[in-house]
Amino acid sequence: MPAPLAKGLQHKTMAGAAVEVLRRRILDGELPSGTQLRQSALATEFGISRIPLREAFLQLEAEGLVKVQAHRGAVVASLSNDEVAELFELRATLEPMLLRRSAPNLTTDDFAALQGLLEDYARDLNSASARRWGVFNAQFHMMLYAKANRPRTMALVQNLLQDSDRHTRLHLSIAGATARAQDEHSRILSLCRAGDIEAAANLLHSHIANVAEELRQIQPA
Amino acid sequence: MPAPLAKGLQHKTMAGAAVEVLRRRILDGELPSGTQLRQSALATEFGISRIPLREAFLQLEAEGLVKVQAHRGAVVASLSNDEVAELFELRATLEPMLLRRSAPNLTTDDFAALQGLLEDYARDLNSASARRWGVFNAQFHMMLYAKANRPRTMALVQNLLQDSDRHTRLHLSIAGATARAQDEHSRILSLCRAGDIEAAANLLHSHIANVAEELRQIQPA
DNA sequence: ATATTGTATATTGTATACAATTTAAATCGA
DNA sequence: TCGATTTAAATTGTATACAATATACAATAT
Repeated sequence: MPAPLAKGLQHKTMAGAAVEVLRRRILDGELPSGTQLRQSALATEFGISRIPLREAFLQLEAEGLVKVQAHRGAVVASLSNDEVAELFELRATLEPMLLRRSAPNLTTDDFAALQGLLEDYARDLNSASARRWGVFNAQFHMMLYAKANRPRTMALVQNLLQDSDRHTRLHLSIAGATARAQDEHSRILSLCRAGDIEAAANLLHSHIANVAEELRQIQPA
Repeated sequence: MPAPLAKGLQHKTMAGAAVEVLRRRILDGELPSGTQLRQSALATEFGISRIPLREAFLQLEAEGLVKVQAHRGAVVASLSNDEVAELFELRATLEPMLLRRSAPNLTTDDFAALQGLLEDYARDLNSASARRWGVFNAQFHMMLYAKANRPRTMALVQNLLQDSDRHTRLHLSIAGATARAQDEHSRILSLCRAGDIEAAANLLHSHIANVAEELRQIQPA
């Protein structure tokens, strides 16, 4: 009995629905790096043909979640330590740039929403799974940049956040890692509210570089 | 009589071959921004079916050259003035970063190749079409960063260069625009050779910002 | 034993055929 | 005449069927 896939029918195409399901599975770690994505198997599971599935693979490749090789199929992308380092270098470069543009345009409502997000974190910091924290983290960062008016950069950073999300699951197990990040988030927000945008951008840079450095110390080879 | 498409058979798939042909046509301006890409028409022209063509569209979308909308088809991407500005802002941010990483690793041979490229420019600066200059320009920039060891950033910048290429055709008609760029290229190269990487990176930043500013002054609305 | 070639199987790539959606044209009513 | 609504055409989306390629394994030769 194949799963009907488009349950809520919130998608215009089967390919789009497949993208969402596969993206969630990859980000959840249900499909770890290196997993082969077989067209026939997934097609029958989703109750669709292989055509939309192949198109879904290409969209996921654009997001950096999948690697597609001709005649060899699709594999969940796996990043080397160097590639992870580059990922964070890009984030450390692009995100402060977005914050500088966005922060002056953030309204009282925006700040309230960001504050609310932070408090939601704190509430179930213990109970929350690593996966949920990754989503919260990405939400917080993206919300900070919401008023930057830089759609292309936003799309890039969204992908970078998604990709780093998968690789910070490890990092989160470190004692105090989320607590430290949480504290830094709070301080960044305060600085933005106070109008000290340069300080906020600099702290954001350190915030990202810190995670990269901690990751580097863990990963052995 | 449909064009056989994969003439040299240098491509593993029909989709890959279609990507190359369409990419070239878009960059050449043969397919200007806003052009609808009809699946059936191109499929019969290329002598292939619509399936690999649809996959080609998705790959081109990942490069930013095409926009695909569900049930509405593919269109050659058109950028607003704001989006062009963002494009150059990204380049101005990322390219100096790459240069700082790459310049220390450039060898004598690399410098010779870069110098040769510059002289090739100069040789047919008058006769060369705008299109050829765009290719040369992208080549020069990418070659500068070749030793940066940042594959993901390189891929991003490659796409940004491709995209800006289409929008600098206009700019090139300005008297002295290419000459100025040519001069700046030469100076950047000299600074790299002299080991003054910071100065080179700063000049590179200005170099990109200059083009953006000149473009801004042209574009009316 | 190791390497190499040939063959069978599995998997991906593509063409054709059909279904769903959008776009336009045409029809109807006010 | 204008607008909304229905109908027809064009276009895209997807399933099925077939072709091409790669992978795994067996057989042979060195």
